[in-house]
Formats: sequence, structure tokens, C-alpha cells
Amino acid sequence: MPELPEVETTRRGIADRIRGLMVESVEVRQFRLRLPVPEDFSARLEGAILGDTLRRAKYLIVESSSGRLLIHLGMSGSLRIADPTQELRKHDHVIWNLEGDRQLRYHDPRRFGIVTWAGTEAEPHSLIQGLGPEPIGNEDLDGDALGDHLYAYSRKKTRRLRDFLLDGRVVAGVGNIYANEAAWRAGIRPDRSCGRIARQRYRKLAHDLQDVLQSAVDKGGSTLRDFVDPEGQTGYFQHVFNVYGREGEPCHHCESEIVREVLSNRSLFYCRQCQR
DNA sequence: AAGGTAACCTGACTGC
DNA sequence: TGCAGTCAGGTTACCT
Repeated sequence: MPELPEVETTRRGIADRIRGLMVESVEVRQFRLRLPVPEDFSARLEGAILGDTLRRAKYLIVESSSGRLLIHLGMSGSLRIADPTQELRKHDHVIWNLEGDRQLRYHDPRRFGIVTWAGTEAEPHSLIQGLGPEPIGNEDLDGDALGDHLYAYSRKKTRRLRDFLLDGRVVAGVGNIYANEAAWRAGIRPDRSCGRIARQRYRKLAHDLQDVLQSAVDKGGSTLRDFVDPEGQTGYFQHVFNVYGREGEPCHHCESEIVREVLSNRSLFYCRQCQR
């Protein structure tokens, strides 16, 4: 269930537990993900030492002495640390056997995710090229700067705000939930044409986007602690959303009913009263 | 060039 | 109990 906060939570959950470990073997049980798992994936990783785990947008990059790995969780993917004696689940597609009787398991029922090579820093995989700025954890980009970036980038564009925010080239890692939530906080209808929104409103939107993502990461750190736990419950997000999934329920500001509409085949949720 | 749409998959849920 | 239909947190290739 990966939005940016869950990907970041996954990163924090696995980084310290795999860093420095040797890969004894890798078992690919399903090669057909959104992109095929490379044929040389297992052979090349055998004997490799794993390094740090980084996040870019919703991608995880795991450094190793045999090259960097690129992992995307798609719509239904998850990574967990497991004990080799634990039974494999259906849809456990890639198993890294690490030294010390520890496994990293990639699980993904819908198979929209990706497990492949990330390329080098000089020549990264095309999937992680051309991505927009990270909305949080980015010291060079405070809320006003992100707002100005969104404002400048949106001029003369006609797409709706929600679709604009979902475009990874505009800003990295924002998904449907947080685009809707940020628009509610900022009081902007998510179906407003992005090119007709004022700079000050983008600044507020950017601050709100950062706040909602950061608080979700902070919360994820506690509610999703088990996400990669060896005993592991996957642990679903227990967020309190203001609009997402709240069709027909009262707005937390004005009590009027939250409405749901479909745009680009995906749900929009907003308050007609508070968002203009 | 920008923007909308279909497509990739499985599982959970709803209503008949 | 079953079956058909709908929906889902993502991304991109392909049309217009």
C-alpha cells in the first residue's frame, strides 16, 4: 500500500537490517513484474555486500557491491525482513537470502511493482531520470520554494491540479491520497486548472503538502513499525484522512458532505464549500 | 506539446 | 454460495 510515506517507512524499516550483509543467494519466483526481473539478477548478486537503502520518489535504491538495485512497490507491493523458516506466501516473488539466516522478501499480488538494476549514479535507470524535486526531506526546498516551483511549472498548463500533482516530473512521489488531502488543506478544488492558480495559493498548497506527507511519515514510523518485522504483520495505515475515502461524510471544517468525482479514471474527493 | 485513455494484474467487496 | 461487476495506494505507452 505504498504512498511516499509508506515507501519511506519501508526504507527506514529495512535499511539498518540489511546494510553490510552478504547476499548468499537470490531466488526469483516470478520474473514477470511491471518490467521483467533481469535474467542476471540472481547470479550477479550472489556474494555481493549490501550497502545503504535510499529513496527517490516512490523508488527504493539499495546499494550493493555488484551494483545498485531499484525497487518499486507499485500498487500492492511490500518488502519484509523474514526468517527463512517462515512459510512463503503466495506472491512472494523475490527472496534475498542474506547472511545470518535473514531474508528480504518482495511481495506483490498485483505485480505492478519493479525489481531491477538501478544503473549507476552517472547513468541511472530511465525510470529515475527526470523526476521532480522531493517534496520532503529536501533542505534546499522549503514550502515557499516548492510553491514557487509549482507556480512556475504550471503556467499556461490546463490540466487539473490533482493530475498536475501526480506527475512525477513536477514533484516526486505524490500519490492520489496526498494530492487530495493537500488540496483540501489548501482550500483548492482538485479539479481546478493548474495554470490558473495564484502563487500565494501554491505556496500554501506546498506547505500543506509537506505537512501532510511529513506527518504521515512520522505516524508511519510508529503505526507501520511491524511492516518489515520478522514476526510481521503488514500493518495497514491507520490514518485519519480529511477527504480521501470520505464520500458523503461531513467535512471536518464546515460539516458539508465530502463529494467524490472521477477524473482520469481515479477518484477525487473534496469539499464543495471549503475548496474553491 | 500537452493531455486524456487504456493497459498492466489480483483481490476485496457489493449486490443480485 | 456463487457470479458479475466495481474499485484500488502507480506508471507509462499510445493515441489525438
